[in-house]
Amino acid sequence: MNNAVDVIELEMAILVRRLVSMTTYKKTGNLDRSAYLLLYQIDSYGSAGVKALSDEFHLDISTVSRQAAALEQKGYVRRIPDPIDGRAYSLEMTEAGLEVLNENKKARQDSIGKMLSNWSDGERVIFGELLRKFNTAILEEASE
Amino acid sequence: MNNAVDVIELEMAILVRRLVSMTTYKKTGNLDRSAYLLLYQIDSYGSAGVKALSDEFHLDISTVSRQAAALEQKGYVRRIPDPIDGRAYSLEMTEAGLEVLNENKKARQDSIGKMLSNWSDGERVIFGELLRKFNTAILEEASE
DNA sequence: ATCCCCGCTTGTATAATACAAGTATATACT
DNA sequence: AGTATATACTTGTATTATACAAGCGGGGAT
Repeated sequence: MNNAVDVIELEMAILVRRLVSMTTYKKTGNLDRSAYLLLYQIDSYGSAGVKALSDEFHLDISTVSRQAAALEQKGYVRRIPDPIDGRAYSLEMTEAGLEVLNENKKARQDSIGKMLSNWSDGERVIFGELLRKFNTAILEEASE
Repeated sequence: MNNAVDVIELEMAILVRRLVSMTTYKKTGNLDRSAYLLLYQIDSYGSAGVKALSDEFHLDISTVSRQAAALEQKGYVRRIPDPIDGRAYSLEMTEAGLEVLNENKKARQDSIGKMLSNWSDGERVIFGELLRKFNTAILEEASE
């Protein structure tokens, strides 16, 4: 029982190092990790402001602000001023953004698909579920 | 089938962001991610030189060199010159290093244990196994 | 003895992050 | 209405972890 936690602890530490290395340096596609997630989020849940995104991601507002500026500069999102609140605006996906997101998604999926090519379907499904559950657990723990 | 890969791909992206954030900034214990893994490795597999460690971790030698220097400076490892090869040395754990490693390990395990407190034993075991398998898969893919 | 290889360090660059200070707008309290 | 506080965002600065490139010095092979 405790043993399983020990394994998870170690493997998580290893995983982070490898994933960071993979996604930051020898990156798949041309979007960095954060840009990718930002676009993913906007695509999945619709336009949002910097504040909402930083809350969602548990990142500092300043970090998201810069990421958003970078995305805008590349033409992947556009800024829509909030009609009610003069301070706020929301980030809306552009056509180019959607395109680049989908390309990247595909590249990443292919890459993972290759790694898991000799896994059984059952293993993949369970691994996906447990990963999702773990991510949820992290969120809950962090917000306590 | 493909769907499971999609889920894994997304959850991995989310996981990295959260883990990086957790382990880099609001870090558990007083060892950073890399120092922790370095000590873990030396503890588990015995003394090793910078080259061997960087190979093992798929990190640049320069990165490990700096990490090793930092660990030495803190007194967690000591340098033993290789008696045969004048260029090389190996990093050996000190008492202080072992102590700090164990403290950190415990803190991390507690933290993960808390997150997984409402998981079943079976889930934990399987998750650990699949994580390990995934880490292996990454390694194999990377070295092709 | 020379030339190249290898282990390691150091210099420099980059990415992703945090924290702190600043700007401008919005809201709340007299 | 006027002022004080809170909020959304930007910008400046620092830190951490990484890579790549250049260099130093010892090894080994011809």
